[in-house]
Amino acid sequence: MDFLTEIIGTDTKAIHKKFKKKEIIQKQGVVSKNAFYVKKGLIRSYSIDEKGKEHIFMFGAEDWIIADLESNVFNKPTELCIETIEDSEIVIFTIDDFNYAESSKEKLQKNSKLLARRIGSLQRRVIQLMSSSAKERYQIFLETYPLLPNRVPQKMIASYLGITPEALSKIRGES
Amino acid sequence: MDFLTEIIGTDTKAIHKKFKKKEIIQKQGVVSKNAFYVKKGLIRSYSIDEKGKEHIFMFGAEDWIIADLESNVFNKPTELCIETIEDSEIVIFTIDDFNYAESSKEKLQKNSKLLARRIGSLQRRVIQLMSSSAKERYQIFLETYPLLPNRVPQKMIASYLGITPEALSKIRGES
DNA sequence: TGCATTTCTTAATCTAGATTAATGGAGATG
DNA sequence: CATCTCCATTAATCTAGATTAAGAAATGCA
Repeated sequence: MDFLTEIIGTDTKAIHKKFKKKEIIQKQGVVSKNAFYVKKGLIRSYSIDEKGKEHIFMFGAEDWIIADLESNVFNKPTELCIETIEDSEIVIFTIDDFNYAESSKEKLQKNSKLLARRIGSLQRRVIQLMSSSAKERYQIFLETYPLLPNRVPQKMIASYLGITPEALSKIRGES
Repeated sequence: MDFLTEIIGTDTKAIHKKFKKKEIIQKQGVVSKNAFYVKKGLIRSYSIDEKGKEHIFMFGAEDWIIADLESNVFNKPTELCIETIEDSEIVIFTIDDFNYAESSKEKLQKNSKLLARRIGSLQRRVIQLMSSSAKERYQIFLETYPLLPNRVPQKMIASYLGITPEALSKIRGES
């Protein structure tokens, strides 16, 4: 049984869909019950601030699930826009599949673990943003996601780190 | 039925305990299965970086639950130190009570919702840290937690915002 | 109550990273 | 193939917020 089946089971209405590079999978501002499992390819979620600037919240490569969970669970409009970086195969399923169907207790507990892990990684990211310099954050990024830098353009890495492409270029030049 | 009972049920080994101001409830670096429900008072969780600087991760006033969830679920040493700001009454319970006991499916789903909400607030915090100035973050903090500023010393608010007390003092002077 | 310690504020300097601008590639598109 | 647009880099300036320092206010403690 693969990872996806393990999570959402088999008897769901999940949709498999192919996207080209730079296609928007989900716009921000809509109320969405969708979650996106990356079967193949690479996607990103990002928010756009009042000044029109993009801030990448996270990347999703193979086997990752990307979703604006709060929007899902509490019917809030999404704050995140989701878009492909490479040609990708995405499995779109609803949060009901993930959590509120006739899931077994075992599955619910497994899902809770996934949520706890995500909370952990967000917690580390917040602490990192508060306590580390751009250079340190870049190095942590390289260690944490060693395969991404080859697939993601510099300017998106900069956006993920919360700095400008110029600043990242400088940092890279130094080391 | 109060909020706590609703979450952890009644038949648990939860411990009620009183703490004085500035007492450490949990040290960082230990593997802990504990979560802390604030019945009365005010606590904070924070990490200490290599330079010995404290960074407040979150505050917990009445009815909040504070825990290093990833440590709980995955047996990692905690990254967070938890300490009282005021004299407090804390209910200490284990993550097993929260999630892995003979919980009903209903309860597990409710817990998932709590986790999703926490993910949402962390997500907003990350985006905020990347896209807003210190002044904007302070204003958002005031709007989001209107009651805290009266109870929390300035330097801790600064630490939560990721700036120095001097910078916060300047911001406050301006507006 | 009085002294000591911590907290808050103000001001002077310093610096990481933003902004602006200009250049040379690299892909896309006709 | 030539042109166009986007991307990465470098350099010059600018600025938010850090650091340092010192005084004032608040708080704790004997």
